Amino acid sequence: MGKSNVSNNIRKLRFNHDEMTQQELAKQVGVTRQTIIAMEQGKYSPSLDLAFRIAHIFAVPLEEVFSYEPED
Amino acid sequence: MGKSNVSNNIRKLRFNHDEMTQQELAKQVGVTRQTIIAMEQGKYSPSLDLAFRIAHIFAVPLEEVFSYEPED
DNA sequence: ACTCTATGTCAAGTATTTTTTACATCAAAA
DNA sequence: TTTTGATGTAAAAAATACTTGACATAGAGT
Repeated sequence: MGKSNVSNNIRKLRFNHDEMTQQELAKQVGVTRQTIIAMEQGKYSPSLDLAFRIAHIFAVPLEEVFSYEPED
Repeated sequence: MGKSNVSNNIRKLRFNHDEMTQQELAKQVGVTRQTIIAMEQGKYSPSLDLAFRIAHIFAVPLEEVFSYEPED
């Protein structure tokens, strides 16, 4: 329920990486395509583990994929 | 089941922050003490959201609290 | 000895993330 | 026009993160 203060640029990063498809990204990080879709749409924020795996695939620091906006 | 490739120095950071207690940290990041205990013991890796909140409290980048070790 | 405070354990419940399966749409290509 | 690949939607089930509450221990202070 709580809207998460975390956003991401997975979609941008995909396109910047040779237009990698959702399917392909999903496979590389070991989740299903649904999970990628949901994340790109901000439906929920992933586990830290998954977040790290994604950053690793794109070869960038985690904070370049996900950004956090504190409440106050 | 899935061992997570993520470790953390929450405990160290707590002590470096005026020996902040588990209770106090829990309160500040909005979870229960159980959650802090479990994380310190590596029982599971937190949500990205919570990870960011913890880093924010300690005023350090996320990757200074949590570190990731790729599989291969 | 008694009382606090901080840490830890265990178990059962709730919430959120992730999977599975199935179907819809659109653009590109054959 | 038919097929194919990429994206999207939906909904139930499975897995994992997180809560609640109760009790155990050890150390510091009174």
